Amino acid sequence: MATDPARTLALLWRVEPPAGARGPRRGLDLYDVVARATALADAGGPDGLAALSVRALARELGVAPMTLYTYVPGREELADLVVDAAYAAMARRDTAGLGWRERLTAVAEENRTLYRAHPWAARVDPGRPVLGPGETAKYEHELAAFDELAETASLDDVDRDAALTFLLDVTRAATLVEQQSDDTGDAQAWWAARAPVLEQVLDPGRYPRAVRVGAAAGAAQQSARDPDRAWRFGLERVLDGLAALIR
Amino acid sequence: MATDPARTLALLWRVEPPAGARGPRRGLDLYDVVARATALADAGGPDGLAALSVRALARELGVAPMTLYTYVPGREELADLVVDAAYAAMARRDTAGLGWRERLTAVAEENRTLYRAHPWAARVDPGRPVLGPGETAKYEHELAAFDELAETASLDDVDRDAALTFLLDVTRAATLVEQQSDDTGDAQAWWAARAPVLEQVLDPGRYPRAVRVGAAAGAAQQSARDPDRAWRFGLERVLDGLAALIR
DNA sequence: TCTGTACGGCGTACGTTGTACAGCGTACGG
DNA sequence: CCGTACGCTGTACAACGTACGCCGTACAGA
Repeated sequence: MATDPARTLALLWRVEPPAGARGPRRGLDLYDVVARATALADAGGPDGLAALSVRALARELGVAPMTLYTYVPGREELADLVVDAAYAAMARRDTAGLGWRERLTAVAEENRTLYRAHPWAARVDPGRPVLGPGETAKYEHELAAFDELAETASLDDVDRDAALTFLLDVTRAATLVEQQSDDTGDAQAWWAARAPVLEQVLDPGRYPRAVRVGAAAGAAQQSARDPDRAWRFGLERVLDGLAALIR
Repeated sequence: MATDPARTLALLWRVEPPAGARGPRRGLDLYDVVARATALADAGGPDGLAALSVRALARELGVAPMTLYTYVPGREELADLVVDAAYAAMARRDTAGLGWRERLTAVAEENRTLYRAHPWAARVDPGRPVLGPGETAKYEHELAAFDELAETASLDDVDRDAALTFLLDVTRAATLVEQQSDDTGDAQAWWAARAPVLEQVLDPGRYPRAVRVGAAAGAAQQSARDPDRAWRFGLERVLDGLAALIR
């Protein structure tokens, strides 16, 4: 406990300690550890990162659980490394020359690609920045998409950050909703199990909009026809909202 | 494990079983249990609900841990009850007669009030609906705020739901960022602990935007002058984005 | 009034988690 | 050649959720 933040940062940025390597050589590579941890998290679905355990990772790597503590201060820092590695590995399109709408759309879609590759990434706490090289490179790249817009709309730096956060928040939220349906498996069965009680209790006179809209939204979500309509809706709204800044 | 969803729903809606009350009378009231659980979660800060344990709640209530399992199927269902109770307890402004911008703003602010009263509420998994009376009443009330806009902008039911989700997502995301600074306590100290490594590693030549914008956003966030600028930015963008639907 | 039984309460126990600590062996600096 | 720093790990502890089975209560039916 009481882990030194500087130690975690040094780990993220792979800043080696003075290296008076005295004892036996290390048997594992930190990159391998993180890669295996990522694979384990991926196998665990949307909650894979939360479910990632030190013991399971150690088993996977063929070492004793406590061995991992010579590579990483603790479970939380391990998770940070996994997250930052995923950010670092993101493909970043070169959208130079395109209009700002296309650039922002590309940023949003890069994030959706990330969430498809690593479903747990949509569940990482957005309030706790990792400040690693991956997150920094991601941030830098994504801010660049705002360059043109920020000038014509005269967004200052604080608003640039807010606008990016805005775009990413909507993207993550849309992903979370989609994951629910994947995750639920058979949506039909999910509703069927709840229908008897809901019918008894959801009075359409008392909750007219909730019943009507909820049914429509539920049906749309489980129809294969239009799986990401809510996502496109959100993205268009975001772009329109930002466009309104340009007069 | 393998808890019956119907049982959970019945619990949420307080649908009593046939009531052939045979054994001794119950010593606790489910409302009390939920109220105490809420208090415990509130005391635990933003992660209070995740940190709420059956054992701690039992201690608080003066019963053995296993006793709680006669009231509630398990920890997860307890959390659902706490969440739904919080939704049920929200104050809902009557905004009849106001314009849609005011109505949507009121909805957003009601949610921010919720998050201030119960910081853990912002961490509730948005992908897993609770379907209790509190959530339903909240949903009904919030959909009503879209009535006027949905007609003039001709939003169908699916888009109504998407628009509400959109508004709430941005609200929650803004809250999460704010909680970080509260939670961090002394932001000055937080950065000070990380500055030495970051200075060594954050090359402004390599990450020009990230360094500049990150510094600006960080400074703005910790300045008391403008604590929720990002929030107002997001809200305005949401409203503008929806306004663009009206031609 | 007596008795069978359904049910509330809970003591014990198991499997899981993160990780503190102390010991062991290795390989390099002096 | 030896001291020492360091990689590795076995054991242990404190939490967690909860399955199981016992105990005692209080009502239903006789």
